[in-house]
Amino acid sequence: MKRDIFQAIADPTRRAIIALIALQAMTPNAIAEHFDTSRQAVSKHLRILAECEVIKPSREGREIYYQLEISKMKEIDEWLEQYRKIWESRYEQLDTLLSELKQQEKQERKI
Amino acid sequence: MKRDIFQAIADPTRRAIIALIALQAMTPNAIAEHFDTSRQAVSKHLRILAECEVIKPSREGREIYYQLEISKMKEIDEWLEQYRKIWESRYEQLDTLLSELKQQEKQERKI
DNA sequence: ATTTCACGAAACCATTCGGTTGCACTTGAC
DNA sequence: GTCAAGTGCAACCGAATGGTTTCGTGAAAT
Repeated sequence: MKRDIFQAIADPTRRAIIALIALQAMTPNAIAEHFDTSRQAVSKHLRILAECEVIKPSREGREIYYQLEISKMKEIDEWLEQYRKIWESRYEQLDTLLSELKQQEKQERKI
Repeated sequence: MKRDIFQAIADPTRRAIIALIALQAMTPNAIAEHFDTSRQAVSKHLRILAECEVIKPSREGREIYYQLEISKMKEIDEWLEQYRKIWESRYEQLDTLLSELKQQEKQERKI
């Protein structure tokens, strides 16, 4: 029942929806036109995304515009941060290794 | 059947496994000790992670060490990039808005 | 007031998921 | 060679997932 942002982005259709409304809010019908599934199926995805607060609905007459809550994306970014640190330090290690190899080459050339 | 990195990180146990072996490779048994599920359940998660190439096994005698393939994490980072651009530009817009409001305040004070 | 449109909710279905138990295989120890 | 340790795999199970179809509701249009 309890869903989080990671489950929200696990489904490719939901990622596509996120990408679609990233720049401008859209109604369920407009969104559904971009997929070959039913409007109701899209509606389900929207509900899940809204539950996770990745998107936010705003009513306008009889239409509902869904807008991306970009701050939720930052949560993923924050989670990634710990691994970013690792791969950056790996790069440094690689740099060190490369310069060591260069140094070694020089030494060998001298022989 | 076809799984991607986003499905791999959707499960909390798998995220915990990733965090666990991020700094040093570990064997399935050692990993399983950190969870209250069976070794086989962990083994299943490892298989999924390996399928997605998030982790890489390396045999040592009769033990298998699983190591995080940190480059796979970058894929998520690359996907996030498009949204990072958006939230950064939103900040700029917010800055603009704030300075406009300040300007407006000044105008009103004059009246 | 009646009809139409935009949408959500419910019921149902096939598939997948995450877990367990039991078994098979390979490797190191005796 | 025999035994134990470390591991993967298959079968099974209940719950969740993603989809469809049908129905209900509120707002706009007629």
